[in-house]
Amino acid sequence: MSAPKHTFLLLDGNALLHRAWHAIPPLTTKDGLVVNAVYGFAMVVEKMIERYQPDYMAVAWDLPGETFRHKLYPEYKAQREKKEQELYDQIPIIQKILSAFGVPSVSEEGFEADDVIGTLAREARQKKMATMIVTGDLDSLQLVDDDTSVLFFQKGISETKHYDEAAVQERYGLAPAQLIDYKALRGDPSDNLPGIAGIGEKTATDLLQRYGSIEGIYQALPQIEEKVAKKLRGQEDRVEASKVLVSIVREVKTGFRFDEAKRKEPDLKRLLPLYRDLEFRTLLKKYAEAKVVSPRPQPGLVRNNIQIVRDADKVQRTFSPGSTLGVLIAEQAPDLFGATVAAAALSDGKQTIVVMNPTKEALTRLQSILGKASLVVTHDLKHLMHQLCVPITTPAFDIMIASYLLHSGTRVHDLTSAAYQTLGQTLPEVPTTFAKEREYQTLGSIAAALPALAVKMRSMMEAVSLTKVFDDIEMPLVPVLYKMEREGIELNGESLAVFSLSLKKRIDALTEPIHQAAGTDFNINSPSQLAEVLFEKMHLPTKGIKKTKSGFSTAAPELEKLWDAHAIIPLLSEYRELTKLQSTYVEALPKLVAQDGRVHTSYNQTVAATGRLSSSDPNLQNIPVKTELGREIRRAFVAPRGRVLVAADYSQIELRLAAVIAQDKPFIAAFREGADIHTRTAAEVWGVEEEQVTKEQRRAAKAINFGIIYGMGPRSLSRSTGLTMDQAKEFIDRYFQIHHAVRDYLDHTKVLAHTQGYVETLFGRRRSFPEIQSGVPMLVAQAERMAINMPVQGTAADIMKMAMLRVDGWLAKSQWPASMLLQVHDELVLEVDKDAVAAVARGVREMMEGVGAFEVPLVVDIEVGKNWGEMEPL
DNA sequence: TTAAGCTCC
DNA sequence: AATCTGGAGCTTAAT
Repeated sequence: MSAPKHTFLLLDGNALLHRAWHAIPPLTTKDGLVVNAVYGFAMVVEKMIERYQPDYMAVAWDLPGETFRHKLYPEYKAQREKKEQELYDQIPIIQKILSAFGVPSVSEEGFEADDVIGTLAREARQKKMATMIVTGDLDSLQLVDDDTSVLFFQKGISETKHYDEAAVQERYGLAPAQLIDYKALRGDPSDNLPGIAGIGEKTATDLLQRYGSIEGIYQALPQIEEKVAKKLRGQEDRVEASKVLVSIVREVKTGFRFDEAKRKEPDLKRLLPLYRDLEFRTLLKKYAEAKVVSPRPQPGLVRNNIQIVRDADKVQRTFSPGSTLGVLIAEQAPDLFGATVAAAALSDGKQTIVVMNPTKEALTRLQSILGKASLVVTHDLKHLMHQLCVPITTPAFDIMIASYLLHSGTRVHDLTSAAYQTLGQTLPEVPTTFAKEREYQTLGSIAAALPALAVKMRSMMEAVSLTKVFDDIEMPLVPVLYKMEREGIELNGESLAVFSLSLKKRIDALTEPIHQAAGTDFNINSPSQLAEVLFEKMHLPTKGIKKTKSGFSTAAPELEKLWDAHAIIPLLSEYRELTKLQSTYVEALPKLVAQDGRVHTSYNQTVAATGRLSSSDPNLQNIPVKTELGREIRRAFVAPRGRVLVAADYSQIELRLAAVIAQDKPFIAAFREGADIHTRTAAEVWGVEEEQVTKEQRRAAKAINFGIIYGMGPRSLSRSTGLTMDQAKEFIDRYFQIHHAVRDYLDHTKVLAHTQGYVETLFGRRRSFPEIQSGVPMLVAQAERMAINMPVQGTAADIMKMAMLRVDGWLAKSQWPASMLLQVHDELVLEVDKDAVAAVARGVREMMEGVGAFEVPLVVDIEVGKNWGEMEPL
């Protein structure tokens, strides 16, 4: 093996500038200088240096004025509107910061940043360096080769995608070099470049896949079907001209010297005053803490002892029972036949075996090897179970889940990020195409890193007391969720089809009078068109109507304010309800019914910042229930013949936990006595008997009780209750006189969030709030509300997860013919043999209510039915 | 891809 | 001067 290559990080200044400008809200300094793009850019630079520790680094810039491309084609980029001056004013500041980092800015008159990048990347390649281009647009993908890759900021300034040759191939179906021809054929609206009329993405890709290049296409013209050939004929010259425009120049004379771009420590004497003047508190803080010099991450990968084999024999001989095994199963990018298992890698950290294209039998053998391990380390264990079609009950360490517990606020828990955050080491991305030996090697090297990664993550969890949540809640839950996903729930597609017809009829019947009343045919589904019709054409009153970015809002609560202003409003409201049901549920759900007649949702364990699960594809946690029509959809979720659905839900669990967490005596007493909590609250606050509480009073009490959980203020309380501001204020005052412990909780939690930077549930699950230090009042206030909510919502989530473990264990032990199907935050839905209902209901209630002992009882209500829409109390 | 809207707890 | 209730996922229009 040759020595590790030097790495060269090459940033596209203008592309990143625009990204930062759009991603960061318009921050200004005290003096009114707009510095959002500077801030975003500085964050990117810091992150890139930390993350990739490049040996060389430079930033390429556009220069104002015309480039050679304008001389060839005066329309080039003519469409582009001139951006605000504030944006361009930020460039020199950014360059100052870069200079303090010791990173040179490079640009050349008459050329774009891309050309400079193309040139420097070529020079780096000649010097046997590995270049990574960091950019916010995809034009530079044509430069990708085995020494050059592109890191693309997909969204904002945090989500990136790394493009190497394989990734380009996967995204476009073409090699990087073919992208030039692709763009020449297809055109590029953002450059105001037309391309060939009638040839879009699809045709261009198809032609290039068949014939390789534009030249090849024209040579093969006679064989191309006439429909397409017609469009190409006679356009040769134009295409050639376009090709010149879209080709990045790689021979610019820049006078750039690599020795000036060698990475050095930032010059803090220059950098910190800049940050201070720009008021970048967060970035400053990083340097304020006397930072221990972090060890430089290992360049390259340890590649020893990776063996690539074709069957599972070798695996069995290599790993003795009782070892810790890192496991990764990679899938080939999905083709017509769906995703297929392309390779399986196992490693104990020393020896690594990669099985190419494992057969079903090989996977079965891997599964038995895993069963004998003392610890299985992987990333996304539930997915691994789906790949192996079996629940894994061996002690396991799921890196995705560990990452989630350590950083519950982000949704990014892929292996690469987790490894970077814990080890400061860049792990390659898991390959998705397996063309060469290299990809198998890569997979093996990642699997080999897993055991050590798990050790490190465990010690990080220990340091913040998260191991209990990890070992006793999250990890044991994985096989339970796997089983629920696999079980699925039966859907009666026919009943939905019938419902669909009646919905369609009614929607059609509403469309006409709506258009009639509007005096024009417009798309009712378009909020912008609807707003125009209502407020500009029909001149409905706009007083008190909320605004959106583009104009007046047409959301349901806003329309309600106009209820009596015009007869069109009730029609619209009904139209909205029906089309929502039709498109989101009635049409979508039947398409997701699997071979077995059931829908199989996915439960995501690493998304919700509070610790809740989420459900997707389809989301079965938001099936309608409130309105009668919506309930019709629930009725389509059925139990098979001889079985019934049993729904068990925790009554008022969040309020009960709020009472416990705040140690609020009146609330605790109320729950102990089994009182109706909202009626009790109303009676207390207005000083009347519970029997005398009116519906309105109870509604207001309910609103404030929930408002507490959400961190609501007096204004929104008065709005949601219909009370005047004064009434609302008085109401809140009296509420807090009685429930002073709740007020103390709110204050205390805010303080905790500020001082510790995090809050936690009763069981130790954490959520951090870095933004609370930001000093931006709106962000701080929002973080405070989240901090108030998290312990309550999160503890409820902890309890529900523990309940699921208990129910699962009890069902397994008791052998009742029942299975858990769904979880909807405070509700579990099971499918049970008819004659076992009473026993199962009793057991489930006992398991759920007995999760823990608090000052208030946990109460579970149980309902039973043939379908989910018509459940009756047991 | 984003914004607006709606569904659930 | 105007905002100011937590946590999710999915569909449509529009860019």
